[in-house]
Amino acid sequence: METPAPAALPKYYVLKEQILTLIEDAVPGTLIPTERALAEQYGTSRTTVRQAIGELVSEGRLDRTQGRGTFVAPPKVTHVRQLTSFTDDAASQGMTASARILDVSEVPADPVTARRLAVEPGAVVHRVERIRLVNGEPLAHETAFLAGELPGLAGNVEVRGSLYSALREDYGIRISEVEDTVETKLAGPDEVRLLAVEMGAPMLLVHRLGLDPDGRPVEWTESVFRGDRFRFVARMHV
Amino acid sequence: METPAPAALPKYYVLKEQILTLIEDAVPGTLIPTERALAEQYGTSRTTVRQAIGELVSEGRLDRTQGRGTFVAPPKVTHVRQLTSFTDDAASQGMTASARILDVSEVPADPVTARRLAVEPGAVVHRVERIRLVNGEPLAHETAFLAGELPGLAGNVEVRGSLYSALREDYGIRISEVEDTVETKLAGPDEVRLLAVEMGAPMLLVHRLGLDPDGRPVEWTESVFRGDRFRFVARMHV
DNA sequence: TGGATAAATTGGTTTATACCAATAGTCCGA
DNA sequence: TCGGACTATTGGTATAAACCAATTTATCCA
Repeated sequence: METPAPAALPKYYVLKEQILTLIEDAVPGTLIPTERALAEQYGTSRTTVRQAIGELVSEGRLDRTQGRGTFVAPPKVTHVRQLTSFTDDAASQGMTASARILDVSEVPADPVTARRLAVEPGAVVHRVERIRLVNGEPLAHETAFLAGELPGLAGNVEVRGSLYSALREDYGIRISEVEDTVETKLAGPDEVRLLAVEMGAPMLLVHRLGLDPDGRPVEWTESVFRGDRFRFVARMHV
Repeated sequence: METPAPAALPKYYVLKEQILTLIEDAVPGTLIPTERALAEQYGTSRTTVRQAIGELVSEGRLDRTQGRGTFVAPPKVTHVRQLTSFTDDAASQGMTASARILDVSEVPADPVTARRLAVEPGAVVHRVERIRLVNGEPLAHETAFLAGELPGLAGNVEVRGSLYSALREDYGIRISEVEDTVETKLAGPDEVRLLAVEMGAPMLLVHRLGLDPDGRPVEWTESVFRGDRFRFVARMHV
């Protein structure tokens, strides 16, 4: 043998790029061939087809539903954080943002939360758990912990529609500095249930610590965003 | 049947959590049993074991090498961006940051780069492609495009060891505002080759636009970070 | 005509198997 | 003693097959 090392790209990866060329000009929502059809068409096994499609789903290029089929996905949503709120952001891009409240309660702070909020472990803090939606589609699962006295928080968040609005308008709490941490995470059963993503899909895990003008920690929030639909933007002065 | 719906968690997910309990107290570098051994031990197939291990590798909990075995991975590196440079950041955490320069050249700007840097398409811009390393381990693949006259850039970047230092010290260019965009991406052949990650591993794709004090775009950079080793931190005033 | 039921379709999970490729260890010969 | 070939081990890729689960479509009956 004279030329023994050709390319060695995995077969599923080649197939993935072939499927990409099939869908790059298709309108979102278009149905693609079934896995069994693609396997036969490209002379491969369904396992390999599923691996290729699986990555395209993770990258937000395809959506699939058991019993229905696999479809071309809409493009990513861009979200600009900073001054603007989640709601204003979406509006500026011609989309409607909303939130579904799962829980508003008072709980004893676990050690991690207590340290972040600078309260004693076990001290009572407010807990706000929500699903954030854009155009009716679930985009993130968010759990916020808040220190301090906030009577009637549940009702106020409900009325204002925004946690930040309620803090500012109803309690005079202003957040002037935030620290965001972003890392990757894979979807587990919770995300599958709440955000309609697939097991193992890449997610963006965001932690936010909000400080008031005096530098006191006020808000500690953990958010899990769909990695296939979301883009995180931070603008800052050096 | 009275209770037909028990739990329905995928078998590989249950196994994944079992493996997690095995390794959570182990020192980094510890060798875990072989895939074939785990399959027999837990009464499942090697395919299922590989699916479980694959996610743990994606999450940065395990490292594996063909022919050697699978090992407990070291914890994530935290990186604070903003005022501090990549180099200073690492130093503050007791680690050593370095960069391997792959290419410093002048190229005609492609349409996207030209628009970001506000130059005409095809205008010559500087291109700096590097691998960023922490403690000798590759962490990110970064390609920066710079507008303007920068004679001797290659040598200066080499000497300074930092692109930002060279811009500031050698050309008097200061970046006073940046916009970072963070999203997820799956590792392709390039990342596998340059960053020693697995095909399909989740990565953080970061785009940075740097502006000088007059608001003129100076730097346009695309970075691909290992999602299993990296955490992105942004601190900002509202 | 409307609605319940059955069948077909399509993606989801798991197993078993075979072979490839990289590594580490062993053994043998110069 | 060193160097290289061989072998065993371990992860990497791919196939075929079977069965489950959600959805859609077709069918049949009241």
